[in-house]
Amino acid sequence: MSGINLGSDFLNYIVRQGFQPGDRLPSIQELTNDSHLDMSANKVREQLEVARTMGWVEVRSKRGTRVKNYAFTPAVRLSALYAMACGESFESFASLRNHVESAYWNEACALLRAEDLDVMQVCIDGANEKLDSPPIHIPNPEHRLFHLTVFKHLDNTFVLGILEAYWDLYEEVGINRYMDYSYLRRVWDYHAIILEHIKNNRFDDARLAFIEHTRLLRHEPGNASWEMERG
Amino acid sequence: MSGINLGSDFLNYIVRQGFQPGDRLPSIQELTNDSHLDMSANKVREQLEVARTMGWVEVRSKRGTRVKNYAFTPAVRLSALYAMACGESFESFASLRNHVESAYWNEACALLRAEDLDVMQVCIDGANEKLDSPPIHIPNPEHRLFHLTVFKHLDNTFVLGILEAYWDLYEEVGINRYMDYSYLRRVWDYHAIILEHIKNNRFDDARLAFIEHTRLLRHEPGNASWEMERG
DNA sequence: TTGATTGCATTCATATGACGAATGAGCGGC
DNA sequence: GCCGCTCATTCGTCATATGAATGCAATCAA
Repeated sequence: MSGINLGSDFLNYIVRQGFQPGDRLPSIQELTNDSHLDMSANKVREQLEVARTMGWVEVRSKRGTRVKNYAFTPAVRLSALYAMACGESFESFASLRNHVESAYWNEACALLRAEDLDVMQVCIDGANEKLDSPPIHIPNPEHRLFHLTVFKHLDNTFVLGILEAYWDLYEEVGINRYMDYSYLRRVWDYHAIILEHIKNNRFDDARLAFIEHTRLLRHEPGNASWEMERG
Repeated sequence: MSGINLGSDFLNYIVRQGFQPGDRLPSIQELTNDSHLDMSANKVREQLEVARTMGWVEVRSKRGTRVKNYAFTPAVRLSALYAMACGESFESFASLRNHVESAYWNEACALLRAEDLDVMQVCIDGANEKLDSPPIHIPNPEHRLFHLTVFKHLDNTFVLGILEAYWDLYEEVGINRYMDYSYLRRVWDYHAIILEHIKNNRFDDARLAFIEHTRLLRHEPGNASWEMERG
């Protein structure tokens, strides 16, 4: 078991030595020792940088390196972000996200508990509050939380990783596209409908409403004619 | 535009300088110059290692570094591979793949051309050949090509990246689970059904057959009672 | 005894220099 | 024109030095 070769002596070392999340790794200097990795500190740091970028270790200056819980998000986020910087469209990743949410929708809804629905209701109320009272704030945290809550209990690192990365990307590169008030108004009307369907155990209706509500994003909105602040 | 911060001076440099796939980057030594990155060769190499791991540059020893076409696959493959090495189940990634394929199924089928169907038919014929004549080879390349061909024209880097990464992972960690002959036999019978449906433009029937055929993988197979070689 | 301060070892961050090996371009002899 | 030599380039690797921040332990005073 764990005979997996990750193409990196450092990563293989972490796995084969059985380090667990929270464990502290030997110092870089110690890793160069031939009883550990037997390579120069230079090479160790190169591969350490990879592990840090992927979010698998936390290197705290002057305090050492700790293994983190595995997460899919950092790899997806960085790669997709680089893709956007290279000219790839945000919409192509949004498409993936829409399809993934749609595909997992019903089974995710089936796992929702009463307190999750409460959270979603709070998101809707908070968003309406922000949208109704000037100065208008964009209810971005509510938007993120609303959708991620639906899939909270899926217990699939990869699915959740993609969804989380989507919202990170959204804040980084996509947010400016959807600042149209009427768009936001309609989106949150849909959210209310979606939640209502879920509360009534009409998961499929909720899913259809979700799909409809993603179609709102297809149209590039006109510029908002009033001032707006991020919230 | 491209005001995206990638959290890496090196990556930001590539993007901001507008390097295109195929372009040669300055030598590491030159990058340390204050007219370029203005940092030590050590740091350059750390971040270069990240870019290489993500598959964005190709570092050929003694010949320099070239920018590659963007690809999502390397990031997904490495991160998921590390996840498996850390104990995450292959099935959780397989679930993502199944849902993604299912979600994009119909629109992908609609883009298929005659020559794509020919390729899929060749896969089926080749697989049957391998399965029917001893010594039995596992038609893994055919399996990969058959499924990837369906989504060939989707034109979505992220979707294709996940699907490709799935097959890389399958070969790396998942293949040993599905070496049961009767399983393979049934899978390829399904493939024939799927292709037939697609040829008749019954994409939804094809999709349902695909979903059924993924259910075959749920059961851990018994050991094959005869010798088998990978093909 | 207790608590605060000081001093030191650890450790990461960064920079620099050195050497080796392979590549490729330029040059000259045949 | 072809072959072989030389040499600058460039990556790969290692070693070392310096700085700065952290944590720990010893020290010292109340």
